[in-house]
Amino acid sequence: MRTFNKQRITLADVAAQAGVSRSAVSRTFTPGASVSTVTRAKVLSAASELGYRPNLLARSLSTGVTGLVGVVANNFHNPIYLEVFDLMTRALQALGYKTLLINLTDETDPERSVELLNQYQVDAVVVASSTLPLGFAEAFSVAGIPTVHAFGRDNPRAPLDVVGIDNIEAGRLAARRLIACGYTDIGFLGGPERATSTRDRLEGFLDVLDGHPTLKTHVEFAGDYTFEAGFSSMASLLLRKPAQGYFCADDVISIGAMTAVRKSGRRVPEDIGIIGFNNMEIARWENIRLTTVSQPLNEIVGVAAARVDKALKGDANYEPSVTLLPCEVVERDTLPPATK
Amino acid sequence: MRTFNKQRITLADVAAQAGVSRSAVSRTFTPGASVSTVTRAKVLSAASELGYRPNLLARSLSTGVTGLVGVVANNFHNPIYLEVFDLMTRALQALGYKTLLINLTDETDPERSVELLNQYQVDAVVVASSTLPLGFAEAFSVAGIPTVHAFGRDNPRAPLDVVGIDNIEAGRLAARRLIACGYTDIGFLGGPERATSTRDRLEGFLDVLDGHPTLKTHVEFAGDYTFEAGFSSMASLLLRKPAQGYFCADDVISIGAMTAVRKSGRRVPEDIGIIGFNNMEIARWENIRLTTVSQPLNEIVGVAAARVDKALKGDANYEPSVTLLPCEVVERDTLPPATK
DNA sequence: AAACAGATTGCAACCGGTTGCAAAAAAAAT
DNA sequence: ATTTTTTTTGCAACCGGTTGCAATCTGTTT
Repeated sequence: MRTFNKQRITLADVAAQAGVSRSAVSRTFTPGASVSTVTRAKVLSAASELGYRPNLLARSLSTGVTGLVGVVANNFHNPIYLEVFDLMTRALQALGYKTLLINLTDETDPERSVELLNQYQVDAVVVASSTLPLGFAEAFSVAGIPTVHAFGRDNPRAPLDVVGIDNIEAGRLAARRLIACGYTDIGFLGGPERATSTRDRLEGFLDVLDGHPTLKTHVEFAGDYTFEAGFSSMASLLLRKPAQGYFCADDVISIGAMTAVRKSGRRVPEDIGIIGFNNMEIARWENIRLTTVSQPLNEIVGVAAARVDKALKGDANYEPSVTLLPCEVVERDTLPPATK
Repeated sequence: MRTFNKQRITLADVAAQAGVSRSAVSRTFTPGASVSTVTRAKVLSAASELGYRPNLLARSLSTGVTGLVGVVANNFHNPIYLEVFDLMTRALQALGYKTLLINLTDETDPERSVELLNQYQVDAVVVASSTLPLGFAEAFSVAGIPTVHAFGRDNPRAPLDVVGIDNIEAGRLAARRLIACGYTDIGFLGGPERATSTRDRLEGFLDVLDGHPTLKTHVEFAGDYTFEAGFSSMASLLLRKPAQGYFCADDVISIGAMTAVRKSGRRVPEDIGIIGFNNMEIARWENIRLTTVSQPLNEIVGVAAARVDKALKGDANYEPSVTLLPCEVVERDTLPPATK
C-alpha cells in the first residue's frame, strides 16, 4: 500500500531551527505583526530550508476565518453557469478566497442546506441562481452567514446583498424592441412560471405593452430552461395562432423555439421573430445568430465577489445593498430591423 | 453596521449543560466510540437544546482529515464540464466530501498549484481535465496529495489513479464507422494538437486506417475546443479538397465544422459526413442531431469519486490504478447509415 | 550615566475539538 | 460476598497555529 507523507513541518520545527520562539515564527507570517528584521530573516531562512507551509486550518481555528466561500448552485444544465463558475472562481481566487461549490440540485429544505453550509465552515456564501427559492438565501442570512445573492432580486424580508440585473427593465427592453419591429401581436415565452426572474421580466414586458392597448399580447411559459421545453412550447403554439414575435426567457429556450418554427416550414425572422435572453456563447454561433438581451455577467460576478470581500473584511460601514446592472439588446439575425 | 452572530455553541457548553465531561460529548459525536446509552442521551438532548453543531475545522485539526476534495479544472468553455461539475459535486457530496473548485485556467506552473492545494488543505484532488499538462497531476501526487486524474491517461512516470476512456479505442471506433460509410477519403479534425487525448484518438484512428491502404487519410487540428475553431478549420478545408467524412475531436468543433459545410452550400451528411465526440446535450437538439461518440460521463465521475474515497478511507490494499471505460457511437443524422 | 519611551520577544492561554491512559463503575465469574 | 473482567468516564495532552501581556532590549533624551 502506498502511504502519503502527510507529515508536515510545523511552527515549532521552524522555531527550533531558527532558535526563536514559536510566536516569532507566527508573527513573521502575520502581516503587520511586530518582528525585527533580523529575526524575520532567521525565521524565513529556516522556513524555506525546511519547506514550511503554515497550516491554514490551524490558523482558521484561532482566527475564526476560513477563507472559504460557498458558491451555491442548483442549475447545472444551463451553459451560462459554466461561465459563471469560471468568472466566480477566478474572482474569488484573486481575492484570496477558496470556492466551495455546493450543489443544491436535489435539495428542497433550506434548513438542511444551512446545516450543510455551517458544517462546511464557510465564511460567506454566494447564491448563484435565479431559480433557488428565496427561502434559501434568507435562511443562510438568518443563520448568520454573510450571503450575497447573485442573479437574485430584492428580498424585503431578509436584508441581504443582491446583485443582478433589473429584470423588470429587461422585460421592458424586449417589449420595446419587439414593438419596434412593427408587430401587432407579441408573445412572451417565459421559463419556470414560479421563478421571480421570469415574473419580473413579464411584469416589465406587460408594463410596456399596457401602454399600447392596440397590440395583442400572448403569455406562455416553457417551464424549463431547456431546448426541449422551448421546442415543444413553440410547436404547440404553432398549432394555434402564434404571435408575430416572441421574447423568450433564455437563449436555450429561444433556440428550441426557433428550431420548432423552422421545422414547421416558417422562417425566422420573416414569419416569426425571436429575441432571447442571456447572450450566451451559442447565441453567437454562425448557425444561430440569435438576437438577444445580454446581461453583464462579468460585472455581476465581479460585484458579487467584491461584496463578499467587503462583508468579510469587516468594513465598518458595510451594509447589505442591492445592485442592479443594466442589460442591453444585442442585434443579430432573428429579429427584423427596428423600424418604429 | 450589521454583525453576524458567529458565536457558536461549543463542546464545553454542551458538556456543562449535560453535566458530563467534554470527552463524553466528543465521543457521542464520534461513530464507534465508547459511550453508555444514558450519557449519550443526556448529551444528545443537551446538544439539540443548545443547537450544537460540531466545528469541523477543529475536528480536522486533530484528526488531520478535512473532507475537502479539490476539483481542478482549466477549461470552462466546453459545456461538457458543466455536466462534469454537476455529477462530480453530487458524487462527492453523497460520500460526505466537500468540493473545492480550483480554476487553473491562468496557471502554468505546477509548483505554484501544489502550493495552492496544500494551502487549501485538501485531502485529495481530482484533476478533471484532458488538457492540463501531465506535470500537474504528477506534481500533486509527488507532493503527497492523493490524486485521481479524470479524463486522463496512463502516466508511467507518476503512478496515480486515472479514470477515463480508452481514447485509442475511441479513435478506432470512429475510423471504423467512417469506413463503414463506404468513404474512400477520410479526415481527422482534432482539438489541441498537444493534448494527449487528441493524440491518442489519432493513434487509434490511424491504426485502423493503416489496415486499409487504399483509403486516403487527412489529418488536421482545429487547435481549440470551440465553435469558431471548428468552423474556420472546416472552412479552410473546403477551399482545398475536403475528405468525404470527418471525425471531429469534440461536438462543439463538429457543430462549427458542420455549419461551415452547410454554409458552403454542401449538405451534411450527403456531401460530407461528420462524427463528433462527447455526446453532449446539444448534440441531441432537433436542429443538430449529431452522430457522435459518447463517453460514459456518469461512470467516469462515479469511479473517480469512488477512487478518492478508497484512497482516503485508508483501504489497506489501495493501489493507484487505471480505469478505462468504453465509448460507443450514437447514431443520429450527420453520417450516412453504415453499409459495409 | 541615569531615566524613559518604543520596539521586540517569549510565555502561556486559547481556538474547539480528539484520544491514550488510568481510575471508576458496572457486569460477570468464582 | 469477593474477585475478575469489561465497559464507561474524565483527565490531560495534543493538533498547529494566534495573541494579550509582561519582560527584555534598543535607542533617545537629558
